[in-house]
Amino acid sequence: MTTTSNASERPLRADAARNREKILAAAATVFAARGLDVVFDDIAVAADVGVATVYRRFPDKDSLVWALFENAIDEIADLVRHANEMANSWDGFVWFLEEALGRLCANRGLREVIMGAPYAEERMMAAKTRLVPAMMALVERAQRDGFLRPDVVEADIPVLELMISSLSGGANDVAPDLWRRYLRIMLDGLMTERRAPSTLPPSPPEAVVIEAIRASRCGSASRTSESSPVAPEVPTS
Amino acid sequence: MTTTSNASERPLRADAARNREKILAAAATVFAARGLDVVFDDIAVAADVGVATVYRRFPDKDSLVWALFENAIDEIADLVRHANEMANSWDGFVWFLEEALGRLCANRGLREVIMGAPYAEERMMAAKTRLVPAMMALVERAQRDGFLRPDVVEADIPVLELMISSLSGGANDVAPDLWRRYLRIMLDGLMTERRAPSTLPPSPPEAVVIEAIRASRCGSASRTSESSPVAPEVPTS
DNA sequence: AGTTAAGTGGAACGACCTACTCCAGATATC
DNA sequence: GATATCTGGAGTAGGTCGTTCCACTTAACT
Repeated sequence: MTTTSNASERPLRADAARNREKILAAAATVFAARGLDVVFDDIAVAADVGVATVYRRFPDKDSLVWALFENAIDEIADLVRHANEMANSWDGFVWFLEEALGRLCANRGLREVIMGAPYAEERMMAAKTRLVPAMMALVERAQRDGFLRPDVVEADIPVLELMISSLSGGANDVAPDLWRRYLRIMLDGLMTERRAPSTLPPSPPEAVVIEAIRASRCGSASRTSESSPVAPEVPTS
Repeated sequence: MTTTSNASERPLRADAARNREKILAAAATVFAARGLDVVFDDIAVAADVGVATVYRRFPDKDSLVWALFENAIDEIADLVRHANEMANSWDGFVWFLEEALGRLCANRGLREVIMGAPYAEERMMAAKTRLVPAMMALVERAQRDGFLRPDVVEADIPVLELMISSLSGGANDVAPDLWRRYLRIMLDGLMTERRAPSTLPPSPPEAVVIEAIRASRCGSASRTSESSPVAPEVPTS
């Protein structure tokens, strides 16, 4: 799925290349489940290699993060582009938010890099600014067609994404689609007038769900199993 | 403002009582600005006493947190009660959210305890469940009057509060009212139909603001001044 | 098959950080 | 002025995290 060994630099021995992939896969899982603030040791045991191997392949977390999430922004850029090509501009707007949030909510690491975690910062930032024009187009098109309220600006979008994705992570395990409920509310607040009488998609949050969200919000009792299997990249439709 | 020495247990020497108050005041400031995850040492220097004094008065963080935020929930209960007594149920609903979020966004520590930080957990939890009926009444009244969409439940309220207050903390210094913008959007999505053509209150987020939110979201470059003066309790109208 | 360069694991190290205590000296109280 | 109370801040013990070192294994090439 991710970069096979870059042939331009040096051949990298067969087993080493294999290990590199194991590390990347393990890191993807661990990052997705627990965010970027995990120690190299955890990645090593998840990949079933020694720590030194991880360090040898990826001298710092920046390079590992970058190797994993280099394409993430471009994928989002593709989403925006595709959304801009949809016939109905509001449908495009909604579709983009659903797709982006699906990814962001399912992958805590992705959320953190995109929201500005201090890891591959400059590179991520650069990639992000490249995305702004397309986002502006998306917003303005929906506004021009009279769907999206005119007092919204492009800069609101990441903030909205940040807010909505902030409750996932804890709710992931117990109610992975909860974010859709609040996205629906936000969308109803974002459009110029209610068109159809929309209903909130996932069932209202149970007490358990709220509890899970809370528990995640602070490093309290989360030291049960370190091999929590989590959907790796694109689990939402 | 906060508990003067509890006369029922033991008189506590004059200087000791004075120090206790200094500690509470300092902790309030520090907690509000940097959340509950501060070391006792920081509170001690802010209070201008030794660490031992802090430990002597408050053996663990739970007792300090509880001493500071014991009334917080009751204050919120008062808000709900007052909101329920307002003539217009929708206005009451909106007023409550504004008041509650104003407090939550201005005080990071408050936000953390209420949202379930692992400190005075059981006690806070107990206090919170006592609040549920009034919240249900608030929601149901607004629904009965046809203002609030019927598919919202009481459990949605804390989630909404959590989401909206999640972006404050970083934005506090640079745009302390930004949350109002997104509350407006959420409210427009929560009501059954748009009544007046509402406009989003605070100006759209500048790049600086977004940057500040991001920076706060991860402990990166936040080691400048530890004496950041922050509004202590109830700064929003 | 043997030589060699590349790769490996995991113990070990040092630089933090954080919670908490100890006690000689200061201070209120009567 | 006697004494019980309180104080500060140095000191400790314990934990975490990033990183390296080196005796050993393994692939690659002849």
